[in-house]
Parts: sequence; structure tokens; C-alpha cells
Amino acid sequence: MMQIFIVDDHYMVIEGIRSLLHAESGMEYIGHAVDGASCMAFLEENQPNIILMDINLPDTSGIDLCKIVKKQYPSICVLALSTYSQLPVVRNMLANGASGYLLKNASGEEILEAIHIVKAGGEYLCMEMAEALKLPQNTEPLITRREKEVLLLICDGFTNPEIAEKLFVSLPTINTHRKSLLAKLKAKNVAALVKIAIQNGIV
Amino acid sequence: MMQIFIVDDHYMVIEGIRSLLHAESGMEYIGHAVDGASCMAFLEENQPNIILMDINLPDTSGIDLCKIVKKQYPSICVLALSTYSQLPVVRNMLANGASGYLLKNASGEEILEAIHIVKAGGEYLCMEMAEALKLPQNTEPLITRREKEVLLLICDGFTNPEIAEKLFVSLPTINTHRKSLLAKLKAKNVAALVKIAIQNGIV
DNA sequence: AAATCAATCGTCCAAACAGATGATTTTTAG
DNA sequence: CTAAAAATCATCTGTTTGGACGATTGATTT
Repeated sequence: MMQIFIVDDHYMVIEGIRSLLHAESGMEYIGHAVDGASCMAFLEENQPNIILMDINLPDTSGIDLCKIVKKQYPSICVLALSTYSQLPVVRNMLANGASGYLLKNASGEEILEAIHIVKAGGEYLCMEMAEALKLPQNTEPLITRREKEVLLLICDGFTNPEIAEKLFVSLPTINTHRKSLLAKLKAKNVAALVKIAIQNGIV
Repeated sequence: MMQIFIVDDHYMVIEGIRSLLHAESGMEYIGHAVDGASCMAFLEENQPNIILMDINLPDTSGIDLCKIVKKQYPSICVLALSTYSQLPVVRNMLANGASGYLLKNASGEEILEAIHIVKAGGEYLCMEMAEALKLPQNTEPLITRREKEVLLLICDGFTNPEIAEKLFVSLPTINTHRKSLLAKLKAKNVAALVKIAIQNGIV
């Protein structure tokens, strides 16, 4: 019997998967969580074979949650579930130990198939993502943690001096980060930077 | 017996609602469509009492679809369903005849309640949206045509001098527009301006 | 006809940004 | 442990912003 746990903050999605699993023999729905914290709490008591994990959670991202889960419970397989089809997100999930990636418009059959493959130790990627991952590896445009922090503050309208004060570093430092951001995201100025950041889901 | 039709491109959401309705007496799930076209095709043969309609569809937007449906079948109640909580979207849906707006993280009870209210001729808005709609009827802070033009160019990363050249006006003029925009949208600088513009659907 | 608003242009000036370059110290990862 | 990457700080310079004024023209509305 395969035990399955769901982490998603959408009631309807949970209910949909639950109903799907219910009709399937050999798969047991053992609960769900609506955020990262309650997920970790649940895992202290129960370890499912598979977690179906949404990327967008209220308190954290599925990407981070996946990393933590895999670190503490390496035997649990994480199958990512998301509406977003952004490559960097997929890459991050896989890098953090996810065994597969499903888009939320997946059919029932696809979900079941994915669960089976993942359970057997395999990796399942939905068509779109599998195709996309094959394409030219634009691996570089990674922004660092600190840069992301700065980016968020820039998007919120803080000026360099303000950000420097907030992060307890000097102005030249923030300036350097800002310039790296402009270069990495190929933005000409803050306006373009913010637009790119928002449209790429960084913010 | 209340007949309910679902328009959503996410299998899991459809399945979730279906399972919810199944357990409820007096509500009958009579089918679903994954896009606007198949929705309209279905309606030629069957007219449900209520349509649960997603905003993001592959071929059209729920906003447009709602308008068309209400025009051809005024008696059908449309209950909008979305992950997005942008006010302009909500306003548009309601303006196009939707009887309510639910966020996708709604609980089962909330969904059923909404359906009942809508069926009875009422209007149901989820908490967040109801609150948001109450706030200061920002009808005034309308930006003018010219300002919008400038705003778009700013968002695309053009500098003042560049915009001035593009629009065949002087730099001070663009400066004035930019300052009006900052004031009207209550932005502290371009970064905040771009963020607000994008998040409010202006861009 | 008067009032309002949009769009245009102007000046002055301080603050913030962005480009170029270089260097040191932590952190992370191989 | 060691090499690479990230984070830090610095200086210098020209450009762009954004704040605070004021003002004219034309269109729309009342």
C-alpha cells in the first residue's frame, strides 16, 4: 500500500486528488497540509511514501520545503505540483530532490502514472517540462540569495541608501548588488529590472 | 435540483468540485469544459443553473467568457473562480454579470454557501475581495492617455530623454508626466511605480 | 463664456543611479 | 583543503531622477 500525503493550499485541488486516489487501489491518501509548517508537523508523526507538493504555499515555497523534507526524510519521494511552468522553478525543485514535476492541468491518468513511476524510484516530468529542459541550457542567469533580497527591496521602492541601512551594509555594497542584478537580468535600469523580476516570478 | 457546470482547465479542480457536489443533495454536476469554446458548445445543448468559471482559460479569459455567456443566456448564474485576487479583475467580472467571486483556496463549505446564495439570486464575494471592494472607491486616480503612454515606456526601461524623443516632446514634459504618475499611483520612485502598474494590470 | 483639465514647456538643484575598476573577506562546494 | 563564488567595501564620474516652483495652450464640459 502506497501512502500519499498532499501539501497544497487549495481545497479543491486536495479534494480532487483525494477523490482520484480513492478510486485507485493500492494508493492511500493519509492526509494533507495547507502550508510548510503543518506539513513538517505531520511528518514528525507519519512518513508517507510520496508527497504531492504544491510550489506556491502561504508560508514558504515548495522549493524550500522540498529541500528540508528530503534532508530529514530522504526516503520520501516528492512530486511537485504547480500551475507555473517556469524552467528555473523546475530545475530548483529537481535540484532539491524532487522526483517529478506535474502541471496542475494534468489528467487523472497522468497523475497516477507519475505516482507509480516515482514510487518505483523513477523520475516523472510532464511533457512540457521535459521538452523545455532539453532546450539550450540557459543555466547561468542565477541570482544569489543576497541579490534576491536586494531585488525584493528595490521592487518595494526602497532606494539604495535605505536598503543599505536595512541590511546593515554599506551603500557601495548595495550598489554592487544592484549592478549585478541589472547585468544578470539584462535590465537597462530599475524600471526594466522590476518588470523582469515580476514577470519572471522572482517577486 | 440545481444543475452545475464547471469551466476550468485544471483537472484536479474539476475533480475536487465534482466530488464536493456529489456529496451534496440538491446539486447536480452536469459536466465541465476546459476552455471557452467547448463551454459555449456545451451551452448550446444544455443550460445549467450555475457555471463555476475559472478566470484563466487556455483560449480566452473568464472575463470575456462571462460576458458572452450572460448575453446569450442571461438566466445562467456565473460564479467566478480564481487564484488571482486583483481588484480590477474582480470588478470586471462583476461588471460582466458574474454573481460572485471565489478564490481557489476556498473551503468546501464556502463553495457550497456561495452556490446557494448565487442560486437564490444573491451575490457572493469571498472575504478578501469583499473587504477590498469596500475600500476607498478609487474612481478618480485615473491616469490620462498620455500618462499611460509614458508609463508603458517607463516600464519597458526607457529613460526620460529616450521617451521624450520617442514621443516628440521635450524632456520637461516627460518629467511632468512622470511626476504625475508617481503622485497619482502613490509611488516613491520608478521601481515602485512599475510594480504598482504591473500589479494593477495597467501594464 | 467660464471653468476645468490635459498636455506642453521651462528653471533650479540635490539626491540617486549606473558605469568602470579594483580589492578584501567570507562562504560554499568540489 | 583549496578553488570558486558570494558578499563585502571603495573611489571616481557622468547621467538620470525627482522635488519645488511656475506658466501657456488647447480641448472638453458645464
